[in-house]
This record gives sequence, structure tokens and C-alpha cells, in this order.
Amino acid sequence: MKKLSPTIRDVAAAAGVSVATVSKYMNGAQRFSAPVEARLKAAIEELGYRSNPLARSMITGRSRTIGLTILDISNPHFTNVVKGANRVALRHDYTLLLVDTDENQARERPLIEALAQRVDGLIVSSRIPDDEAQWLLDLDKPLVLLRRSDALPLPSVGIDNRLATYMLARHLLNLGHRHIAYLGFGQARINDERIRGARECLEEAGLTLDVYDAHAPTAHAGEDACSRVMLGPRRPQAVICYNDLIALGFMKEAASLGIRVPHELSVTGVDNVPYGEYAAPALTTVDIQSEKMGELAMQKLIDALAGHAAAGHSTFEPRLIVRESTAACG
Amino acid sequence: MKKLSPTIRDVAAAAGVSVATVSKYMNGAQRFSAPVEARLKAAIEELGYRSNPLARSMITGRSRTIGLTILDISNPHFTNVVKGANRVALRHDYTLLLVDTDENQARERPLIEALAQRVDGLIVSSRIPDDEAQWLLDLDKPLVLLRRSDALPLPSVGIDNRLATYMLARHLLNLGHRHIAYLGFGQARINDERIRGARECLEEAGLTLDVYDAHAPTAHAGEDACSRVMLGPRRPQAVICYNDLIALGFMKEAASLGIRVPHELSVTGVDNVPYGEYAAPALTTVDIQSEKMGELAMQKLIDALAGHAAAGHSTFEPRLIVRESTAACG
DNA sequence: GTGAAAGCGCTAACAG
DNA sequence: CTGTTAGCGCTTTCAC
Repeated sequence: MKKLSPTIRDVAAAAGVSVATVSKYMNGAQRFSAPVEARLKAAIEELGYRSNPLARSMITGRSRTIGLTILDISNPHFTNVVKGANRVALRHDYTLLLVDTDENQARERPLIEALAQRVDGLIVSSRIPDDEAQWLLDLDKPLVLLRRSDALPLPSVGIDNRLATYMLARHLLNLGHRHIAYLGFGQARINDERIRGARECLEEAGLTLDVYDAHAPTAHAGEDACSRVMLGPRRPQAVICYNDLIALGFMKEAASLGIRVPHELSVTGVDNVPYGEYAAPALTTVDIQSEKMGELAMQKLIDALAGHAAAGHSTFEPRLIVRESTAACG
Repeated sequence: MKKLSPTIRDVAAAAGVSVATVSKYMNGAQRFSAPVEARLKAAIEELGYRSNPLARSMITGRSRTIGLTILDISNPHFTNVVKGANRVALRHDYTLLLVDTDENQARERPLIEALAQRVDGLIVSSRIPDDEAQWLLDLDKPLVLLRRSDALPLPSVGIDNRLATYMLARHLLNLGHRHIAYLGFGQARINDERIRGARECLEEAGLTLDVYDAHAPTAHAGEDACSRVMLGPRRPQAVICYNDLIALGFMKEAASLGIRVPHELSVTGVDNVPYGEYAAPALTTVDIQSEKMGELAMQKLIDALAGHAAAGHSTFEPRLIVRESTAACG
């Protein structure tokens, strides 16, 4: 029993044709005479031949593989992005090469550069500042960014972050809250946009926004930040968190501190992760259509790969999801 | 401004050496005379040369890529597996090729077969029955299974599912519950083991287990199943769910039905997903160390790739996490 | 329709 | 240490 898989030459020999013919047959490149086609089919079946995608890629320069770099697969937002991107990729017969940079900035560049060499195109979510991102363009691969970037001439998809937090702030104002805090995540580029949205809304009402920072975009960081925010000198009536994970942690810790949500404190997040719905109380948030973002990013990339003109930026509309973690100011 | 990336030949020419020398230099295969090394370094820097991993792989037969197939990246259990596997892969300079089969059985085989051709080895989580899995062995690639399989001579990692639900049942018995139901997911192979564990424990106490089935391993399915279980003729005092997601959905729906958890009903899951902690009430569950499973699976595969004898099956010990969704029977 | 030949970019002996 | 020489498995002109 032999081990090594059969090559195109084995098939050619078995079928009594040339390798060129086998190649064309495998690629459905043209039509064949009945007898040749029959022998080809038989030989391939017989040998269990499967063409070597590596050899093929080396020549064609295409691997039917797309790279996706994200910051942390544990974050349900990214999980959904991956889910969406993967679905579209599969549909078009592409395979996803996933790289999780683990929120580690130093790692990003080498990882992405290495990845770029093995794929036909990339979808990138990173914390790289626009002005340090020149090398991204030098990758010479079709690229789609998972955030808006005016500085980089790259197609991208994202949401209107300003509007997202504006909506949240408006919702809280409508509920009668006047003292509203924002618990952000400064490392994220979009943090500023989110601050701005909330602040603008409050300023229109003649109010100001107290800004705090969590040290990670995680539930754990939200827990850690809670006492600092709630037991400090400027205890807010409502808190807008950078994302749902932080909000979830914050709510849990608030409960531990004996603060009742939403009666004594309203809490909101952003992302609409699947588990906000099962939290205690269910989390009011803004849906940013993570899965759709992944789908669209992949679709754009595949379009670009197919030679269609690269699209510009696409923005998804945020949608407020009111649940039980916000209530009238009492 | 030229586009095509420089090849090893360009570097050789620029440095005035042979391609073999460049190749060896790139692979750090040996030492070089100072002048040659200097020229090499300069030429590479100058041209921005990066070796083509495809061409290299074709010869060496190694791609430093590992395939991981999972059923659904949205399930936090798998998310953690991916996280763990990715971490170990990165540490060893491997890249993860992720395939999410979307709980679609028909898709699995072609996807895995295609994946197998592009990677050095695979970690597989699938619903393929052991007796239909012969083709997995024919892949001729190092493989690690994410579940125990006595029928397949493959290394694997998993947990003691029997013990997991046994522990849960014991915990509920200790709390005084006598009428305990199991809400499973029949499609999963390990479902039977989980039923058995709970059943054995109850039988030792002279009790029987009522078994129900959710139609998916998701929170939504848990919600759907709730009324069927709780408003049927045999209303249980406690429910052991196949996994945390189902449990989370079940709890939420129970609340909607006016059933207070844990006072009127104890609910448990399995997996210890990150958000069970933030649910209402916090979910009692069994930790199965998903991330560690991913790490170990990857470690085993990398060891196998490095020529070390393939290990057999490794079992993680489940650990009961008591939170607030279980309480003394009242 | 079919085949011969020339590589893709790189590595792997083997000489020197 | 460095270079020569064969290819890896496949696609791609370009004749026939």
C-alpha cells in the first residue's frame, strides 16, 4: 500500500494522456473527446487523485484563501464578524485563515505581514493608528478594513459610532437622567467617536459627560471599573459603556455593591452581543450588526478579487435595543 | 515603481551569490562569511525580499499551517477552544486555518478533505459517527480529535462527560431535588454520555431521569424547549441542560413563564461559558476547560508534527461551579 | 482536442 | 562556506 498521493503525472500515465490534458480536465477548461474523458474519469477515480492546491496556487498566484485578523475571538462581537465572513467565504468557495492577535499590538504587524503572503486578500481589524498603517498598503493585497478610515484609501465597513452613543445618550435623557457617565476603552480608536456621540447629545441638553476608562474591552475590566465610577465623588445616574462586555461586568459588580439596576442606575452597552439578553437585568444596548459587517467585508473583498472596482466605505446603521437595564430616573 | 515582489533569484543577483546561498540564509541553515552575510542582508533589505511560503511549502511538504474544524464559532465553548489552540499555534509559529461547518453535517466531509490538503495537520470537532469516519484516516495527515473515540485510532482530547452530569445530578440530589429532568441535544454524540452520567447518579438514589431534547445547542432552542418541559405533565424540580447556552435560554423563558429560578426550579448547564456568570441568576455549571482543551489538542498535534509519538486520549476533569441557579428544593 | 516544453519560486543533495 | 543541478506538482503557451 503506497502512501504518497498520486500526482498529475500518475493520472496522465494511467489514462494514457498528457499531463496538460489532465490539468485542463481538472480545471474544466475545455471539452474532451468521449474516450479521453472516460479514461480520465476512470484514472482519477481509480487513483483517488486530487490536485495539489499548493502547486496550483504557486502558478496561478491564487490560493482561494482569505485572511482575517481580529483582536480577540473571545469577544462575541468579533465572533459574529467571523461567523458572517466565514459564511460568505464558504459560499464562494474560499477558506478563512483566521489570526487572533490577542489584543497585542506589537504582534499585529508581523502576523499580518506573514498572513498576507498566504492569502488572496485580507480583512483587517486592528488598533494600528492610521498614520502608522502605511505598510498595510505595501502588502499589495486586496484589503478590507473593519472600521472607517479616512486617511487610508482602503475599502472598509463599520458603523456610525457617533450615532450609536448619541442614541444611547438620548435614550437616557428621555428617561430623565441628567448625570451620565461614559466608561470607555481608550485603546480602541473608535472610543473617541463614541465619546463624541454621547457628549454632543448631552451638550445639546446643556449637560456634560463624565468620562472614565476601563483597561480592557472585557467584562472583567467592567467589574474592576465599577467601584471607581460608582463610589467616586461624582456618582452617575446612568452609565454608557464602551461595549456590552464592559457593561455586563459593570452591572454585575454594581449588584455586588448593592446598587440596584435599573432602579438606582441605568447601564447600557454597545454591540448587542448574544448574551446581553440573558444577563440580569437584560442589557439595553445598540445593535451594530456584527455578523452583517463580517458578511459585507467578505463580500467586498471577494468582489475586489473578482476584479470589480473596490467599493469605498460602508456604514451600518446602529439600532437601539431597549431592554431592562435602563429605566426612568428615580 | 515595480509591483511584483522580488524572488530569490533577484536577491542572489543583487548580492552576487547563488540562489542556494540565499535559500540557506533565509532558513538560517548555516553560518556565512561576514562579507557574504553583509551583502545578503543588504540585498534582502534593499529589495524588501520575503520568501514565498507557497513555493517553500511545495518542496518541504510543510506549510506551518494547522486546520481546525469546529461546528459553530458562535458557541462560546468552541470560541474558547479556538482561543486556546490559536495561542499554542502562534507560540510555535503556526497559523490557524479555521473552518466553521455551521453544524452542517453534509458539509463536513468535503470541507475537511479540502482543508486537509492545505495544512500540516488537523484538529477536528465533528458529528461524524465513528463508523462513518474511516475517510478521516485516509486523509493521511496528523489528526487530533476533539472528543474521545475508542473506535478510531486517533489521538484526542475531551472531558469525562459522564462524570460531568453525574456531578451535577449529585449536586441537585444533595440539594434535595428528587424530580430531575435532562434537556439534551440528541445530535451531539456526547449527549448519550451526559444522559448516562445523570441517570446513573439518580438510579443510585432509586430515582429516574426524564429526558427531553432541544433541537439545537443554542440559547434559542433552550427557550423553545422550556414550556414543553415545565408545563408538561411531569414538571421537574431541577433541569440539567446539555450545555450552558440551552440553560441560559431555558432560564430566561422560565422567568417569562413566571417560574422563579432557583426557588421554584434549579437549572444547570455544562461548559462554563464566560457569560453564565452574568446571567440572571448566575448559572451553576460544570467547567470543562474549553480553552485548555484547545491548547492541549494543538500541543499534541504539534508534537506529532515534530515527530514525537502521537499520544492517546487525554481527558480533562470536569469541575462543578456552583452559582445561583441552583438551590435547595423548596 | 491533445501534447510538448518551459517554467512558477524555492529547496535539497551533492560537489567543490 | 558556496555553487550546481535537479526537480516539487502543476499551469500555460503554442504547436500539431
